[in-house]
Formats: sequence, structure tokens, C-alpha cells
Amino acid sequence: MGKNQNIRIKDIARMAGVSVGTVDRVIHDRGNVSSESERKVKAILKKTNYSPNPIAQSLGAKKEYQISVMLPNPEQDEYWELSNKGVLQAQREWKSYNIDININNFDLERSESFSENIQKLLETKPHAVLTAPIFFDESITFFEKLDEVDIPYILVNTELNPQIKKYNPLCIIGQNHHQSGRVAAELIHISLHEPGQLAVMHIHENVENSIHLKEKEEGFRNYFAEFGNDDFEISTFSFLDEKRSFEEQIGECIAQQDLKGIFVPTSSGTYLTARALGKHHKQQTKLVGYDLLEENIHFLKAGTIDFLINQDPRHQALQGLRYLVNHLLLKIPPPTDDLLPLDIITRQNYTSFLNNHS
Amino acid sequence: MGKNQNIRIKDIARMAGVSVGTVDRVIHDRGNVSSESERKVKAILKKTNYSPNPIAQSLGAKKEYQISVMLPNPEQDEYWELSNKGVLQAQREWKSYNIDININNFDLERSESFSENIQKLLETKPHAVLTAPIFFDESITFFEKLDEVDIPYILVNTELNPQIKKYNPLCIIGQNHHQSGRVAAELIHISLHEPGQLAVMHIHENVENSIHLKEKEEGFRNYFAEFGNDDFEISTFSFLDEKRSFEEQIGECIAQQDLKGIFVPTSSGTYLTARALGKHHKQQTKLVGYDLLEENIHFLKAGTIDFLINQDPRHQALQGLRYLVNHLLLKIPPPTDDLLPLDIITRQNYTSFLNNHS
DNA sequence: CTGAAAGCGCTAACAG
DNA sequence: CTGTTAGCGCTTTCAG
Repeated sequence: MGKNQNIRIKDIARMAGVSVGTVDRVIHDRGNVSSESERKVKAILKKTNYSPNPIAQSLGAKKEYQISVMLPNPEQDEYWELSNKGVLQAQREWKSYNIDININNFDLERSESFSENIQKLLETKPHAVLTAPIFFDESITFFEKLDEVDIPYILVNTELNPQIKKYNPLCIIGQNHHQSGRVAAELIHISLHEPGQLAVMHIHENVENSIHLKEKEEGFRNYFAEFGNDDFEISTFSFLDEKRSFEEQIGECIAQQDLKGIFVPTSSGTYLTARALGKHHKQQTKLVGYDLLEENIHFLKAGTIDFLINQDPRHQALQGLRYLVNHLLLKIPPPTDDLLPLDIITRQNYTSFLNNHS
Repeated sequence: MGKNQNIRIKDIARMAGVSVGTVDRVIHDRGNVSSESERKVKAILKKTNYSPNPIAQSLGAKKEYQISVMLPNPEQDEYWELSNKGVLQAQREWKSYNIDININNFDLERSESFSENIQKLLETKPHAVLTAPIFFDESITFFEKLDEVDIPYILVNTELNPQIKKYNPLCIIGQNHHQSGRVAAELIHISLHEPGQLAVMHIHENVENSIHLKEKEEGFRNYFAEFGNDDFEISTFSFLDEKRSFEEQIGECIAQQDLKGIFVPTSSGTYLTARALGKHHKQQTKLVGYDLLEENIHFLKAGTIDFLINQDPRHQALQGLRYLVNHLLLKIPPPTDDLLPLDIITRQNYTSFLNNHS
């Protein structure tokens, strides 16, 4: 048990017969130390199992840190509004620590907007970055540049995948999408009392996002495939931005098919589907979607939505920023990835998720 | 946006025309300040929206804090072992902050053990206490004494109820038990495809604990009562410590009844029931219980247990200690109570809850 | 290459 | 009642 609470830099300086300045130099590899001194200091360091007092460390280093957040415009999508709430909370949380979190928003509909913003962001030379790789190709350019100038970055809403492995994010925060799809399947399976048609609805999604969505769908199908029977037949429907409103398109689809269960792998798609089910009086169709958006909660309460899987974007952002701060301020390394729990939300437990948990 | 990053105590001293000492005194209500000075300082404090730099604060206050934890012996029950893990994590987390968390364990089976321990604990005069009111009557004595000597305390595994309102815990951490019972009912209801007998099993519980359990049962029954039909009839069974093992008793009960669904409101009761169901080949009976104990997970995977509701004892302890530390170190007041989310655990999502989340 | 010394913002002991 | 001052442990000049 390290009683090393009490060894100070001063102590090890004395033990090594040098000054605190020298000790600090070897600790931080700042050079300008004779190999002799270095050897001695390092020996004592090892022997005493010294670990610096992070509090004093960050007080002493009166440095200001800039963290840049690059996320979609919260006004375009309630999911990102929740995410933004996490950022705002982090801003408050670290206000007095000389951490400046500045927010850059890009347009969810225009990938160019993302590219434009990374230019501006990089010019400000932040000490760390939090982002979500919505537009994957553009994000890759971003990663390359960040890696190049050695700015640490953390990704939210992401899962470790082979493409990302080529780059060096400090940490990746998200959920296991495949497993998430399996949870959705399980929930439909549990609540469905008779065989029938199922559907996966892809609504309004930039193709770039499709990595997640495909994985969710795969998990969903995979779950049912394991049973090897054909009680359930699964179709996939994709609705793209057209002249006709999504609601109209979805409504038509729902009217034509006799669906027993629907899985919508996106948060905003969820309430769009619920609306359509409502309009066509098909509320009894089992519907599983994502996230505690206002309208999703409404339809959950009403019974149109049966389950929501919570991706907790607010927590993801907050957690990402905490990792970044700990990294900058206290040199505490975050995990390489953080897979959040797959919360199942129902009519009976949703309120317990609505309190602002830290 | 507060550019108050940079207002130091020194600044507000200058602005108020007093010394830093005085400012510090009014900030911490240490008295010995003329009402005139106090007024001025408070005005500036308000105007500048001053908030102290917690880092400097904890460096400056070279005070050592003692926090005493009083929880059941973790070796007696895996639930409390999880709880203990939270305590250990907190110990690590605040190691370098001069916070000394010492653990007192009492015997779950002997209420006298609790009483004995509170004596010893009080003699050490800790700065704060974390406990769980397992033995309610004995706990009340404890609360009274803590209130008397003004030691702040936080309760875990508890819900705000009229009896506790007479005392002054700093915060109460737990779940809404009534709602928890309703979640259990909902889960059974969703997964049950035909009417039938249901049961609530009370296993091996000290009567003192029964407040929670009664509330869970009430929520459970209440859910079904709202439907007003009699598709489901609910019986209550209680198993007390006797010559015969619980397993035997439960087994007998299960064999005699034709139960479609069972709700067990305790974590250890859950696997005991699952064992009995296994032995009597009644795995198809829907079983809802509590918590990610090793054996519960085993039976969940095997399909004997259908759902677990996660009470996250580890998180409760950790959170309670964080509140305490923030209270002591930074004077940040915790909420008066913190109701945690009612996590639903299934075969498909349990792994996502097993990672050690902070 | 090295040591001395001045802070970082706050707390607390000590004269007055 | 009030101001002054010496730290907390570490970083970072700045002479030498």
C-alpha cells in the first residue's frame, strides 16, 4: 500500500541529492539533466514508487486548456441536442479549472459544412478535440490531421471498427451496435405472441451513418436467425429524402404490409414511424426504437412505442470530455474504448431515466 | 458567461476593501466578521458570481478527512460485495486527496453486531458516514446520534419515507421501490402469453428489510390491479429460516402451484428460486428478480431467469461517497435524494452492464 | 547542466 | 474583528 501519499518531489530531491528542479526535469523528460543525475533520480523514483500529486500539479501548471467540440447542430436533431446538454454540463463542470470548451457545430445535412469547420477548428490549435464521425470520409481527413499535429481526440457515437483502427483516437465512446440490434430483436421476440412479418426501417439517414445502422440490423437479423425457424420473416425498408414526406412514405408502407413488429435503428426515425402507426391505427404493432426524445417518450407513454434503447448521448459527450480533461490536467489515460450499457426503456421505467444524472 | 475564471479571493478582497482572510471567513461562515464587512463581501461575491477554485481549495486545506462506511459484511452476500467494490473504487479515487475512507462491516444476521459497530465508529469521530439502514430500529439510534453530533451521513439502498424524514441524512440514494415492482410486473405481463397464476416470493428476509419489499410487492400488484381483469391471480409466499433449506421449501411450493410467473424482490432470493425452478423443470415459468449476482447471471444466460432489475449497489456506494467528498472538500451540497434508473437486464444486454463503469 | 525562488488560489494560524 | 503570512506540492523562470 503506497504510503507514498506523503513523498513529495522535495523528498525525492533530497534523497537523490539534487534539487527539485532537476527532479521535475527528469520526471517530465525536459532534458538538460546529466545522465548521472538522471540515473540517481530515476532510481529513487522507482524505489519510492513516487506518484505526483495531481492536484498540486494542475495548480502549479497555471496553463489554460482549449478543448474543441465538433458535433452536429443541436437544433437540427433532438438527439444532438441531448448530446449538446452533456457538453454544456462539462463546460460548467470544468469552468474553474481553466478549461475552455468551445463548441463547433456543423450542418447534419451538408458534409461540406463539416469540412469547412475542421479547417477553422484546426487553426485555433486546440489542446484536445471531441467529435462524432458522422460523415465518415470527411472525418478520416480530420483524424489524419489530428494525428499529424498530435492533438488528442475522442470519438462519441462510435464503435471501434477496422477503419478507425488506422487512426489514433484517445478513446472511442459508444455502444455495441450489433448487440444493440440483438436487444431490439429480443424485445420484439419476447413481446410477440404470434408469428408474423417483421420490418427494419431505415429512415432519412445519410449513407455515411449506415455503418452503425447496418450493424444494428445485422444484430437484429442475427438474433432471429439463430432460432432457425421461420416464424418471423424480416424485411428491410429504406426511406430516402424525396418529394413526399417520410410520414407519407412510411404510412404507405405500413398500410400495405401486415407487420407484427418494427425495428427502427435511429432515434428520429422512431417517432416518425410511431406517427405513421398512429395515423393508420396500427398501434398494436410492436415498435422498438432508440432514445428518450420528447416525442418518443410521448409515444412510449401512449403505447405506440413498446421499447426504446437508450444511447444516452448526453452521457457520451460528458464522459468524453471528462476523459479529455483528466488526460490533459492529470495525465490520467482513458480506456481505449468505452462501451456503454444498453438501457432498455419501457413505460414503467422511463421516468427513472429522466432525472439529470451526473 | 462568467469570465470569473480569473477572479480570485484576492480580487474580491480588494473590491470589498477587506483582506483575503475576511473574505475566506465569510465564504466559510467562520464568524468573527463585522456585519458591515460581511455585507460588502457578500455583495461582491454575488455580483461577481464568484466560485472558488476547488483545486486550490483542496491543496490549501491540508486537512485530512475521515469517512466511515458502515455496511454489511461483503462476504455474507454478493450484493454487498458489489457494494463494497464501489467503496474500494472510491478509496482509490480519492487516495491523493487526503480522504481516508475506512470500512466497518457488520453481520447481516445479527442486529447486535450493527449496534456494537456504531459505538466503535462514533468513537473515531469521522467527518462523514455512509451507511445502509438494514436494521431499521438500530439505524434510527444511529441517525439520532449522528444528527446530535452533526456528522453528515448518506444512506444507500434506501428510499425517502416518512420514518426517515424525522432525521437529517445529507442524501438518500436508492430506487423507487414501488415503481420497481411495477417494472417487474410489466416485464412479466409483456412476456406472458396466457393468463395464469403469479407469485411474489419473499425469501429469507429480516423483517426490518420488509419496508422495501412490501413496496416492491405493492407496485407489482398495483400494476396488475390497474387492468381490473382477473387474467392474473397473485399469491404471496414467505419463506423463513427454518430447519429445512430454502431451496427445499421453495421447491415444494413451486411443485404444488402452477405458476406462470414469479417475482422475487431480493437479489439472493432470485437465484434460490431459479435453482428450485431448475430442479423441478419449470424453467418456462417467467422469473423476474434483482441484480447482477454471479449466479443470477448464470440463470439468466440459461434462460431460467427472464429479467433482472439492476439496483447497482456498486454505483450507489460510489455515488454516495462522491457526494460526501464533494460536500467535505468543496462544500458542494448533494441532492436530498437520488433515485437511480431502473435498469432492465436481459440475456442480450447483460454483458453491456458488466464492464466496470465509473 | 543545476539550484534557488516565485508563484498557482486557497486555508488557517497568529498577532494585533 | 481583521490583516498578514506561511504553507499545500508542483511548475517554471532565471541566474549562474
